[in-house]
Amino acid sequence: MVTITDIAKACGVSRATVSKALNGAPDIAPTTAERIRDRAKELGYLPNATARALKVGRSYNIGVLFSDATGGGISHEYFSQILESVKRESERLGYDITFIGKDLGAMQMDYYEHAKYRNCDGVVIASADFTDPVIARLVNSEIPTVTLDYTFDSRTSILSDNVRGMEALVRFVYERGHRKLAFIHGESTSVTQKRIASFKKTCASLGISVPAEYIRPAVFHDPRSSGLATRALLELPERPTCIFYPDDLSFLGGMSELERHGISIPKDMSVVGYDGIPLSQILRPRLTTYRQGAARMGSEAARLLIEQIEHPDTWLPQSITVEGELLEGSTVQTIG
Amino acid sequence: MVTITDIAKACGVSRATVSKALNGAPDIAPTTAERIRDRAKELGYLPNATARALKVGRSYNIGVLFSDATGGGISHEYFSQILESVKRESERLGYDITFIGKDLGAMQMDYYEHAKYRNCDGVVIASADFTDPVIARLVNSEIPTVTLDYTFDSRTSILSDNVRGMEALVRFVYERGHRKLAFIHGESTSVTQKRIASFKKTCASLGISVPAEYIRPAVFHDPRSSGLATRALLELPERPTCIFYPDDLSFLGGMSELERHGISIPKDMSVVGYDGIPLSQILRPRLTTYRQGAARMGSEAARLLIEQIEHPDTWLPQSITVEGELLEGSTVQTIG
DNA sequence: TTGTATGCGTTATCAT
DNA sequence: ATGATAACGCATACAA
Repeated sequence: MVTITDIAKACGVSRATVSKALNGAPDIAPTTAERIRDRAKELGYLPNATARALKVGRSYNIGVLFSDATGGGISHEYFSQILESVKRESERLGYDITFIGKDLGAMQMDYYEHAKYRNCDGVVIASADFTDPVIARLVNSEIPTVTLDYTFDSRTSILSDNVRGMEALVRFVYERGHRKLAFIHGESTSVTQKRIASFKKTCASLGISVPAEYIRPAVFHDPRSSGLATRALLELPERPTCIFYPDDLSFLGGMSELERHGISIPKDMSVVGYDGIPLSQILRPRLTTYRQGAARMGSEAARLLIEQIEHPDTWLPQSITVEGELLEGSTVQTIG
Repeated sequence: MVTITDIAKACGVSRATVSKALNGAPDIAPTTAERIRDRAKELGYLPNATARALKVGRSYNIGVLFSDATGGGISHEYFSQILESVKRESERLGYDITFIGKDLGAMQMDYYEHAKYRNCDGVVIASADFTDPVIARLVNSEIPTVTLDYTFDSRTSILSDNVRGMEALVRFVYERGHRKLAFIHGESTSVTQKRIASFKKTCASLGISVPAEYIRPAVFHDPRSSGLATRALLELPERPTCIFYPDDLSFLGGMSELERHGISIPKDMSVVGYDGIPLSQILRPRLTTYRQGAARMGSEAARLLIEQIEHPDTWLPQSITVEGELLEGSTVQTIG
């Protein structure tokens, strides 16, 4: 391994001079600096991030927290897109990313301890159980954090516009004549709460009354539970004309159930999803859904986190809402 | 931040003693060791991975390389499952994982330089363009590596059993009476080569002759290109009775195309996929496909890499083939 | 403009 | 059984 000491020897200067030259310090003669840089390249010098981190107290490494426990692990498209864009933007800004989890080998540590152990300059928190006290410990620590789809007091967060997204979907089906809207929602999270509230509020403002039995619980990304909820809706004396699914993947469960009953989409039943994952636009008929701006959420998260890391003094926490987009698809029939 | 120095002061011993006690060195009095450990916990001491890494030359950090360029980035289920299991197994064994990419911020470095810069103890390489010279540089360096679905000379690799998987599928449809098999394959990679070879070989050994126009190129995970290939197959004077798709997702493109022609699956056309992603079993009819053991591939990759890191002297490179499993589904019709 | 000295937190060697 | 000391590679305050 070639170090600045090797370069110093090779150039007949001190290590300090080499360090300065390599970092573009202003107090080094341009000619020496160039000579040193050339020699460094020749020798195949690579900076040692570990040594630098130890010295300057900054690792240029940010942690990402994707708890799998909530079933929202990285294998779901929404989250893997977020991860992908967090990675891309972080690397663009000179930061690497490391996964933060509970328990590393024999040592048992919580998220905060893990991040601290690795000297993460900050942590992006997505897909976690935000009610877990160990998340709160991390968020309330001195480590800069950005949370996705959940806001902690005086902390930065990136939010998908669940309220407007749901409103857009409700208005869309309303305009096509639907008045009996059923909503299958995900498990109780702040996202679900927002979507339910927005669904009800928009319905109310449009003069639609929603019977309690039209609101049914299911589990995010679990087609089976949405299939069961669909069956329950079909057994009602008065069926809805349009069913809202928790997400695009869950819709597939509903789709099977509808087919089993000989109900065709959208002729006999209209449906809408949520997420706008690529799959939803491959299916025929194309799913009417709301595409969340996952890629932008990831890059904004990385950008804001790094801004906070690099300018802690002028930093003010903020919540950014990333708008999505209604995908019209063709699973909503115009009726009556 | 509390360091071993703080503990040393608090306990009235030297830093060396604290270090030894914390690491369970045998030459420390049990009572002192316990006293030190208790005090460390009290003070909320956390080891500093950076400092340790600098000193011992091991980072307990492994790099993962998921090049997005090949279109096999982390947002595809096969790869995200691999990533997930690499992460899980690595953490179980006490290693963190960091993404390795090209170009970190302003510095431009290749994969080897990046891994070196971060002092990665080893690198798991998946979803990369293995013909890229910078991959070769990394693999041929002193850094331990494990590659997935590609083997370098004298290096460890984890392989999905593409040969047996394809053979199983061909035999399955053969047994159901099919003799006209068309194969839409992915872009030219070693995986594709193996699948094509196995397809042809198995057909030959079963006495099936495959006309050249039954073999069509497409792109992995790209439903559109598989849709086009499907159309081409349908325009042939003599249509196949069963179409093999490059992967489950690509099949969706074929599905749309078949529907557009009023062809019903499996009544009028049988189909098989590859991968066995959860989605394939949600669809109705359930897709006949071959499930790759992605989770096991990831954990084996991590396990072997770490074994290699920790026992470099007794290490022998090896290739492990992870078996998958045929998922019967119901997209293959028994005919004639 | 360059060099000297010091320390970041840890572990390892060698005395004691 | 414990401690003094050096070293890992780097960056910086300060001296020259």
